[in-house]
This record gives sequence, structure tokens and C-alpha cells, in this order.
Amino acid sequence: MESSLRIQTEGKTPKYLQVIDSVKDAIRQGELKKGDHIFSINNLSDEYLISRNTVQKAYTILRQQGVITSVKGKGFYINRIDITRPYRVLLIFNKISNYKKQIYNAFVSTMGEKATVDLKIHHFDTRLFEQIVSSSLSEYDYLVIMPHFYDDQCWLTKIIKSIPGNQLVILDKDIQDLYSPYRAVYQDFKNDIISALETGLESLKKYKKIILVQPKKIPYPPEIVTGFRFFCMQYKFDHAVIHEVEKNTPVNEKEAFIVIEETDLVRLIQNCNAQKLQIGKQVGIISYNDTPMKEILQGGITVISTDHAIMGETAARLILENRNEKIKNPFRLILRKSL
Amino acid sequence: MESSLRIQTEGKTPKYLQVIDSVKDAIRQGELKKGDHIFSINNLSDEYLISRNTVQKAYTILRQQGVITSVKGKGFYINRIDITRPYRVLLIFNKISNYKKQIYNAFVSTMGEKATVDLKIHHFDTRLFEQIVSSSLSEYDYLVIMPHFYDDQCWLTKIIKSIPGNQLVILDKDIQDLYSPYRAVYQDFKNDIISALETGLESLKKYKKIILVQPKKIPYPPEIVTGFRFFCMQYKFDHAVIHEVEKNTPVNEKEAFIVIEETDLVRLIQNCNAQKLQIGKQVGIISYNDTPMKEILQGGITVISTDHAIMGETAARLILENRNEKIKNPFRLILRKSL
DNA sequence: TCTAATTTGTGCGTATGTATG
DNA sequence: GCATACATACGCACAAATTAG
Repeated sequence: MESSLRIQTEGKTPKYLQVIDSVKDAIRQGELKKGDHIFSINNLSDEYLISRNTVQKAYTILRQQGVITSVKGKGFYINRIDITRPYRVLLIFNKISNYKKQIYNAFVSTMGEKATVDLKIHHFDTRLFEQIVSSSLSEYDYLVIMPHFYDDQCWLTKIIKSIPGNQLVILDKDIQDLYSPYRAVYQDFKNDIISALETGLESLKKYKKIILVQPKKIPYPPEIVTGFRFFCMQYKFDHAVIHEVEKNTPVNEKEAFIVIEETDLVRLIQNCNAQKLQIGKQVGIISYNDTPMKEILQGGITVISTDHAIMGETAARLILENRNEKIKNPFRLILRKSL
Repeated sequence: MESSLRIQTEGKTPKYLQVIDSVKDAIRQGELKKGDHIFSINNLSDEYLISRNTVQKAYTILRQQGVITSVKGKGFYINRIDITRPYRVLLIFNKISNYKKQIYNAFVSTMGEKATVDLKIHHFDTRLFEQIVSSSLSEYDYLVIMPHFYDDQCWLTKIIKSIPGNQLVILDKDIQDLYSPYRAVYQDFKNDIISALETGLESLKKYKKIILVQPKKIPYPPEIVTGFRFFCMQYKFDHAVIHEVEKNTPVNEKEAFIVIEETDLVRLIQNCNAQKLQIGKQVGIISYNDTPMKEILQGGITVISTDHAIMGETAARLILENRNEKIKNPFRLILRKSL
């Protein structure tokens, strides 16, 4: 047993329980296999400055549970490796939305019985976020977070750095400047939107100007705008970025809109109908994030979207299969009548 | 805990309160962090010449407030550092849906800074639900639950009975057989649907038969069916209850559908379009639960819905104003083009 | 394996001041 | 003035858990 036990005297969990958990964790991580020799009582007692008796107690309990066996004069050996303690996972989201629902559902159902999954929402409150993280590190095996603040990126990175890499799973938006390796399922916002729009180039050529509706209140990744501008320059489209669609927002012929928030989408369609502009012919609409309703709304809304279900599933797999990788999530354009 | 408590025997504030305040002050000052070990009862009792029992009392109260936890044989440890928020509330939902999002958002924003609100989902797993409840009773001041299981109502009631009335807030579906008084914001599913349909009676008369699509997988309140049948008998409508709309589900002229799940609504509209049946003229559609998109989908989907935002807001108010009441949530029909 | 020290948890008894009727 | 109830404060004793020697 080379694995380093993390025994802390100050912690509230009793030392003998910490020893038990350490052995079980090592088994769960695959570091210990059936038949492996583990520390002798004296050895462990000396190394970690725990009383001989305390180690004895832990080993006795482990033996009663059938996890280890003992041979007089030789030592203790791993007996069972079907330790069933489920993973404890905490998802930390900025808010609840339709597609986060999809991520959550896919994550939970992929995890199945193997994890207890909790959910906390920070509402873009950095202080609250910090509090959640610090108080959850000891309660959960993994923190799955979507780092969607953009006001104080610096502080955010600092908080995330306080999470050990092997406990951290990042979703949706990858972060730079993190040293220790961690798990991630990310979107490449800039290149994703560029290649998605390129896929729909033929349909887009009907329009003279492309307008991106990027909400201001809720911070969305700025890379979306970067990618959008890059595409428009590349292919010589007139373009603009607005923050909201209101009742009196002007809509003109030969304009195509890329809309992120659902409320803006609804407003935009209402405005088109009011001005008797035909969607998909005179005005083009592309919406972020697919939902069943967008398949039939106005005969079908064209959508650019990452596959959130797969994102949740992939994140779960990274944990279940103990893979410390970063994976780019698929992104695609679904052409429908509105473009 | 190096921080010096300021305990004065002569002051008028009771000693046990001074102890409580001292600990809380230390937390506010950042001197004590989560997991920190604090003075043992004996230690503090000796140092500050307070009776062991008095310290005991203070610590017991702090534990009840969730500020500290205790481990027999080890000591007391800081558990919460968010002591500025007076309420700790846990919402327990069966799943995440669009309208639960509304409830959650309204609840959180009404509570504002006054509460830390957490969310757990049980996925109709009674065992998981029981586990969540029992482990949360000491951690939270209020458990807000939506009791939407209908398989083993008996077991469910038993679990809910284990929650003290003053700690319990019930949403959406009221429960019988609970003795101690509790808070509730409920729908009267049977009468709500009856009176809502009566409101739309004139429009309904265009149709011969009304079909309720009540999903089977996810248990919805049976009172909906009861109320639906009652209305149809009363006003002499042909009627039927089906559990799903599939691609080949027959749709005929002069039929009106009441649809609960969004996926069924989408399928139904697709079927109507495929069969070239005009929605709102040849086929009527009523959908449960309003969303912005339904305002414009197919020129407007008629909706019967409770106001979920108000439900969340009312629940929050019951807690903030410490009112032990049961309140019926408003329910209404919004007539749009689809009926 | 036994003993001992420390700690929390619980219960009982006592005394004192304060508010209520 | 008296009786009662309640909150505060203290003291003692014992049970059970943790840890050490």
C-alpha cells in the first residue's frame, strides 16, 4: 500500500474512520487489488502517528466487514474489492435553464445508482459561489461546475484553483491558467459558432445583415461575439450585436438574427408577425440551444446548439471511468425553416 | 480556537447567549472557518469560570441552529459560516421542469438575502426521498416539498409525517391525514380543472369529444382525471383518457385535446399538421402550464395553468411572515387560438 | 487485551430572579 | 402578598465514543 493516507487530527471525523475510508477509497480508485498486502498495524501506526490501538480498531472493523483478512504472523490482505460507497457529486450551476436540465438529467441517469447527485445554484453571486465551494470540498468527491461569470474572472479562477484537480469537473466553458490536471467537457465557443455558421452558409447568403442578440444581464461567453464577428468579416456580412429584442426593436427585410435567450426569440417572432415579415424568407432566425418545441415553432426554428445531454453523459463517464481528460463537446447546426 | 471570548458575569445578557454570540462573532470576523475545532465544553467552562451545563446549553443551541456539529469523544466543530442568513431552506422536487424552474426562481428572489436555498431532486425514488428528508431535518429550518408520488401514498405520508409541522412547507398537492399544522400552497386539481374548463365552455362547444393525455410514466395527480370526467359528464361531452401521443395516434375532426407534457403537445401538433387538420378549428388543443413560447406557437396555444411564480412567492412569504396557513394557488384558463 | 484520560450526551436536583395572575 | 410558571445558572453523576499507553 503505497497510497498516502490523508489523516488529519484536527478534522471532525474520527481517526479510525479516516483509516477505514482511506483503505476503501484506495480500493475504489483501483490502487489496491484483491490479495494485496497492506500496512501492518505497527507500520501504519508509526508512519502516521496514530495509536496502535486506533489502527487495530479500524482493521478489526474492516475485517468484520470482510474487506480485509488477517493472517497471524504475516499481516493484513485485501479480500473484497466490491466497495459500494457511491460517489458524492455536487453540480454547481449559475441558474436553472432548459438545457441545464438536460445536462443534469443525462448526468444523473448515466451515474445511475453509482452516485448521489446534489445541485446548488449560485445566481452569479461570487461570494455565494465561494461559500458553496469551500463548504462542499469535504462533503463531496467531485464538484462539477459551469464557470459562467465574466465580471471578476480573476476571483473566479482563484476560487476554482482552490479545488484539487482530481475533485474538479468543469463543464461548458474551459478555463485557462489551471495548473493541476482536471476533467472538463467544454465548448469551443468561438470556433463552434464559426463552423456552425459555415455549415449554414448557403442559407445565410439570402440575407444581407446578421444581428446577434447577446443578453447583457446574464453574462454569456464573449467568445461567441468574437467568433460571430470573425465569421461575418470572413464572409463579408454586414453585422451588429444588440442586447435585447423589445417590442419596438426594428426588424427589416434581409436581416438574419442569432438569438440566445428564449424570451428574445419569442419577442423577435412576435415582431416579425406584427410587421408581416415572413420568417425564413424575408427574415432569418437562428436560435441557440435546441428544444423539442423549436422543431415545430413557426414550422421549425433553425438552431445552433451543443448537445447538452451528451455533455452531461460525458461528464458522468469521466468520473465513472476515472479518466482525467478534457473533452470538447459536439456542436452542430440544425437547419430548419426559419433560415 | 485562540479567539478570546468576551464573557462578563455582571452584564445583563445571559452567559449562554454571550457564548453563542461570541462564537458567531468569531465566525463573522473570519476567525473561525468551517471544520475548525472549537473549545471543548470542559475547557471553556474552566477557562471562563462558567458552569459546564451553561456552556453545554449554548453549544446545544448552536448545534440546533446548525452553526456547529459535535462528534462524541472528539469535540465541537464549525459547520456553517453563512450565519447572516436567518433561514436555511431545502426544496425537494421530483424532477426539474420548466414550471418548477419558475417556482424556484420566484422563491429564491422573494427570500432574497434572508435565506440560503438548496435544491434536491428525488426522481420519484421513495427511498432516496426518505434519505434526503431524514438527513436534512437537522440541516435546514424548512423543507419545501412537492409530494408527487402516487404509487405508495401510504409510505409517502409516513415520511412526511416524520417532518415536524413547523418545519414543513407543502407545494402544489395538499395531503390529507397530517395532524400537526403545516404550511401549504396547493392546487385543487379537481375543481381547478372543472372551473377552468367551464370558463372556456363556449369555445369547447365547437368540439364533440375531449381527450385528456395523462402521462403514465410520471405520476400526475389522479384528481385531474376525476375533475376532467366530472366536467365531461356534467356538460355531456364524449371523452377519453390516453397516456401518450405517438406518431400514429389517430386525431380526428371535432376532437379537443388536453395535454399535460410538452413532448405530447409537440407530437400532437405534428400529427395535426401531418393530417392537415386546422388547430383551433377542426382540432382543439389545451395545454397545461404556461410558457412564453406557447403564446406564439401555432398562433397561440390555449393554456390552463396555475401561476407557478406566485406559488413560489407565496411559499416564501409564508416562511418570512411566519404564517402557518394553507393557501390555494390561483388557477386560470388563458384562451388562445388553439381552442 | 486492559486501563486510563478526554470528550460529548443526558438526566436530575437546586437556587435565583422575573413575569403573570 | 402569594402561588405558579418560566428562564437562567450551577453542580453532580453516569453513559458512550475516541484515543492513547
